[in-house]
Amino acid sequence: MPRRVDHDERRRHLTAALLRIASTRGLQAVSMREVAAEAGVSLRVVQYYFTDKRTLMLSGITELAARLDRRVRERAAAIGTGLPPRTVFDVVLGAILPTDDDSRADQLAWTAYYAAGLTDPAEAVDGRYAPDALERWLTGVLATAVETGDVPAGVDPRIEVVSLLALTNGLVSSVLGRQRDVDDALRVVRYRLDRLFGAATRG
Amino acid sequence: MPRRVDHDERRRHLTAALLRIASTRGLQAVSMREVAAEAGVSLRVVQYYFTDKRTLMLSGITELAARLDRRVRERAAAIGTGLPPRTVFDVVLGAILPTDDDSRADQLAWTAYYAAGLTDPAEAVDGRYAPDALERWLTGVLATAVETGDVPAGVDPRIEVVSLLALTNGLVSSVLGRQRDVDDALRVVRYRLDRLFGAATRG
DNA sequence: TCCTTCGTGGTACGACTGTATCCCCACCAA
DNA sequence: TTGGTGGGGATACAGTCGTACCACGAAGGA
Repeated sequence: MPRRVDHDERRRHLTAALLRIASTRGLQAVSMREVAAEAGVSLRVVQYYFTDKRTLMLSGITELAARLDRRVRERAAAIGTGLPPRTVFDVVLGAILPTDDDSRADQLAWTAYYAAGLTDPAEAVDGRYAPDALERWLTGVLATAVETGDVPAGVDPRIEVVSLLALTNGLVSSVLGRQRDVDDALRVVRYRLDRLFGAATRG
Repeated sequence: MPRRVDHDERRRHLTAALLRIASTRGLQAVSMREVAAEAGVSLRVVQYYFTDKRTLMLSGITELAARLDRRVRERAAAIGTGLPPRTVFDVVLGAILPTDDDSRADQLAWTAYYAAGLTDPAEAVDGRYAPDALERWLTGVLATAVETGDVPAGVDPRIEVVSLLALTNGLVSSVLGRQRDVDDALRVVRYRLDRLFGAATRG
C-alpha cells in the first residue's frame, strides 16, 4: 500500500474551511474551489475526499448540528444534575445564544443552512438535528418543577418550553442581525424565567 | 414619442415573478434569465427595467417589506381603535404568522433575504423595514394597559413586547420549517397573551 | 526489483451566470 | 412622408461553476 492519509482528519479540515466561508461570506460563496483555497489545498483534494458538492454540503450541516448539540450538552453536563430547574433553563437557553465569536459563526452558518433548506429540500436541516429531544427533556424538567411547587400551578410545561425555545430562537435571529446584542437577549430570557419561576429563584 | 409603457406596472410584474421564484426555489435560483422566464418576457426586458441584478434584488426586498408592513397595518386598521390591548396583540401577532399561502410565500422570501443579508451586506434587510416602529407602538399600548390595570403591575412593557415579537419570530421560523403548523403557533401566542393579560380577557 | 494502488496536481468541458452590444420595429412629432 | 426615439429580440463575451479525466510521485508487498 502507498502512503496512507487520515481521511477523517482531512475531511474535518475541509469541513471547517467550508463552515468558515459559510459563516463569513454566506452559503452562496461556498464553491469547491473556494473551500480548497480556504483550506490551502487544490481543487482535486476537495473532489477526492468529498466526491460531490452535495456530499460536501452535507458534511457541513452534519458538523454544525454536532457542534450546536455539543455546546448545549457540555454546558448542561458542566452544571451537573440535581440543580434548580431555573438554573437548568438559564444554562441551556444561554448555550443557544451566540455569546462568543465561535458560537456566533456557527449560528450564522446554521441560519444559512436553515434558510436554504426551506426552499431546497436537498439540503434540508430536518432530521439532522433533534430539537425534539431538547424540547422533551426541558418539558420533563419543568413538569417536575410544577409538581414540586417550584413553579406555580396552572402552567402548561409543554407550551412554556415551546414558547421559551421559540423566544430564544427569535432572539438569536435578532442578535445575528445586530438589532440587539447578546446581553440584551440574555436579559429578555432571564426576565421570562423570572416571571415563570418567580423572581426570588434567580441564579 | 413611440409607444409608451407603464414602467411601474412592468416593474411590479417582474418583481412579483422574482419573489415567486425566491419563495419557491430560493434566492439562489433567482437569475435574470429565470425572472424573465417566470414573467414570460425576454432577458432583455429584465435588463431594460432593472439595469443591474443588484437593482432587481433591491426591488424584491423593498416590495417584500412593503407587503409585510401592509399586512400588519391593514389588519390593525380593520380592527379599529379603542379596542382592548389584548385584542390588539392578538391581531398584530397573528398578522405576522404565515396563516395562508400568500403570507407563507412572503415569509419564505423574507427569510431568504434576511439570511442573505447576514453575510452579504449588499442585500442587508436593515433599514428597509422598521420593526422598531411596531415595537414602539405595541410598547405604548402595553404601557397604557399597565396604567389602567388591564395588566398586573410589575410587568415591564418594553421587555414584554420584545419578548412577544421575538417569540412570534421564532414561531414563524418553525412554521416555515414545518416543525409546527400555524394553529399550534397561534395557540402558543394566545397562551402567552393569556398569562400576560389574564385568561379572562381572552377574545 | 517491479508493480500495484493511494493521493494529488493540472487541465478541460459544458452549463450557467451577469452584462454589453447590435439591430429592428412600432410609434408619434414634424 | 420622414425622422427620431422608446421598447425589446437576439446574440456575444468573459467569468465561474461542478465535474471528469489524465498523468505522475510516493510507498509498500511481491
